[in-house]
Amino acid sequence: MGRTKVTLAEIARVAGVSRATVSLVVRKSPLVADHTREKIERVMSELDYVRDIGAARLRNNSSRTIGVIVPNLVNPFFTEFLSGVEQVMGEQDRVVLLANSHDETTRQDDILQRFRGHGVDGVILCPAEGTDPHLPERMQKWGMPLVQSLREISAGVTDYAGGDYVEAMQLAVSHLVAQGRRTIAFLSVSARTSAREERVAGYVRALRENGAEGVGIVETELTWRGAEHAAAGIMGLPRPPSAVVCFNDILAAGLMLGLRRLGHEPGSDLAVVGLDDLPLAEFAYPSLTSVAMTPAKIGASAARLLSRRMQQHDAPIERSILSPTLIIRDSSTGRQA
Amino acid sequence: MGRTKVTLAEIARVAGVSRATVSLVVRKSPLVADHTREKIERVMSELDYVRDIGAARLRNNSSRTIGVIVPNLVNPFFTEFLSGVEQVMGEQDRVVLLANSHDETTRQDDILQRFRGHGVDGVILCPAEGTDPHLPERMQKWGMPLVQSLREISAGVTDYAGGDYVEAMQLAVSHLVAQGRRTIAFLSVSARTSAREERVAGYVRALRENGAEGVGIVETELTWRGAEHAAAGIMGLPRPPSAVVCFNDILAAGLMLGLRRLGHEPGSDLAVVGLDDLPLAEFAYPSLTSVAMTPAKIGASAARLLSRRMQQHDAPIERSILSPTLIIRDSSTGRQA
DNA sequence: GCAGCGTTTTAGATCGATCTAAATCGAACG
DNA sequence: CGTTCGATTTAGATCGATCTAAAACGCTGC
Repeated sequence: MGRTKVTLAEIARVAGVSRATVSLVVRKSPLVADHTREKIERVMSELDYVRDIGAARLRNNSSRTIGVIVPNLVNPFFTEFLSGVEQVMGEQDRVVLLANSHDETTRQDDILQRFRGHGVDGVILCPAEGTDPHLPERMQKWGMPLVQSLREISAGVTDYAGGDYVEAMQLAVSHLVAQGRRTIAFLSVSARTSAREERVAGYVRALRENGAEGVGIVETELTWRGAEHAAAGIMGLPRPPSAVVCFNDILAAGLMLGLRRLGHEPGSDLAVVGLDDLPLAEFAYPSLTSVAMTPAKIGASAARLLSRRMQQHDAPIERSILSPTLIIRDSSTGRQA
Repeated sequence: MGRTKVTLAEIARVAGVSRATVSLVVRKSPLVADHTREKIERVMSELDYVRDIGAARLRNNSSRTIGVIVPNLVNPFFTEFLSGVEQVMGEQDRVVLLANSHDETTRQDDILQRFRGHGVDGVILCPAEGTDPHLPERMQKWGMPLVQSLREISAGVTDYAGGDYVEAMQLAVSHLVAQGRRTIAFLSVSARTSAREERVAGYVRALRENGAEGVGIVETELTWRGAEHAAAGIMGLPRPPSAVVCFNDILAAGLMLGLRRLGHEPGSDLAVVGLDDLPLAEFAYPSLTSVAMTPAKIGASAARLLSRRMQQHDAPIERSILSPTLIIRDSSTGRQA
């Protein structure tokens, strides 16, 4: 049954060498002679040895584990983001500890303490709404490398990976204007995050640069249902829009449903554009014009920024901002599937 | 800057007691006198002590960490499942290590080795297609508690948490028959997993019990696009169906899009029913009749089964099968939004 | 004042891998 | 043959918390 665990010492005993030598083999040091290495490797695989990473970390302070905190797991944007992080970290033989803050700062603090206790080598954080602006400094005192991603609690203090939502707004608005739609509303979320500020700023600027007219910003919570209900708010604006840009595809899809329920035909009566280009954009009805932000690539960048910082603790601060691409579908052109 | 780490010994020194006593306080043992406990707790919070869980595990063999392996993170079913797992484990002050096998057994083996190295206390596994049937035994030898969920590589060997898809098929088919649709096809996935077998068995049985006629099973890969293309296969069946039950909502949504592109109106020309009742069901067009499987609850059950087994290593094997509920929307009734 | 007993506290070994500093080995050289 | 040098290997301490077994403490009662 549960026979005693196979340890370094056990391998050393069987192979007739010292623990130190086995340890060198485990860590792929070039110091060991080829024939001893081979013998040791043979013994290791025979006995099914698995190195105890916790014990290793206790001594050398590297757990080969990083933590990722996202505010929401149900949003496909974050899962694609995660798979990008996982991809890169997996290649470096690191393990990802995943946690969900539910956008609550208390939960987020809790998770960070647990990560600390587990000795993670670094953290990728998409900060919860209302996160203390001094959190990055605090984490620096803990000696815990940090990369912010997708949202930023204070700019320029840590590495950051995100997408260029200002440019995304520019693409969306100029496309709409090209379609002859000059009165444009923005369906936003109510949560005050940098992600929201960036898009609002992009919206305002894109209106100006394209000679379009902003007819209002409607806010809702970030759910399909919230967006559905917001359709009434959009149609009730003092000056009715001919197009709506949405905070993301989830809101856009919900909005389109709400519009149809009110008897308006999205795509022809009113153009709708989303941001992010999640898979659902193609399968919404009508198919949704959206600006692709490549979340998996953003996740991969975040991961690369973090491993760079873990290697070189005092590297200069870096920002990775990925450029978006406009994907035109039916919701902005009036064609129907 | 990076001042030396605060350890048990440090606390003990400042509080003027031994490390052992501090350790007792950390572990909330009732053996310590109230006034010493209070003093120690004060010192701990003053110095911002964080217990090193890795070091603790090295000695007492409990990492308060569990691993979860899912074949796919982009499928919302799994993310809801995960949030159920996380919920329950969070309440027990455990941390979840998440990994994605991409439905590849080599990757899955890799992950399990890493989990082993990290000393996880147990694993919740949704086995990848083609997993070695002896994996559970192997893990038992490692002394690693295992709960299978959603898919099962071999029945009755470990605890299992899932949904009752046989019953789900029964609900779907009897509803369709009640709508006067007696010729029913099944849009399935090609991957040979227990999840697929269960649904096929349920389909066959439900046809029989409801006096419906099975006109064929069409297989596709589990993607939106795969399902879209499968629409042609469905319409090309020798005996054309009046209704289609789908492996899950993702296939159902893709199928509806494919049908529309072929000029058929899902809901009226052809009824479509999904399984799982993901959020997208309500927002698909037309809104999708589906059978709710409550993935978050399944995840929570899996977590509870695992913590039970971690506590009592030789507890009798248990299965938790949650009952589904039919949610009727437009795709099976012909009404339109 | 001391034995007896329950309550608190503690010294020291321990978990498994890694680090440091030093030992060992062989071949080459003068 | 004794040195020296580079290439390998190793003994022993160490990381931080927990366990075991035993000591110290504080009462009570005689």
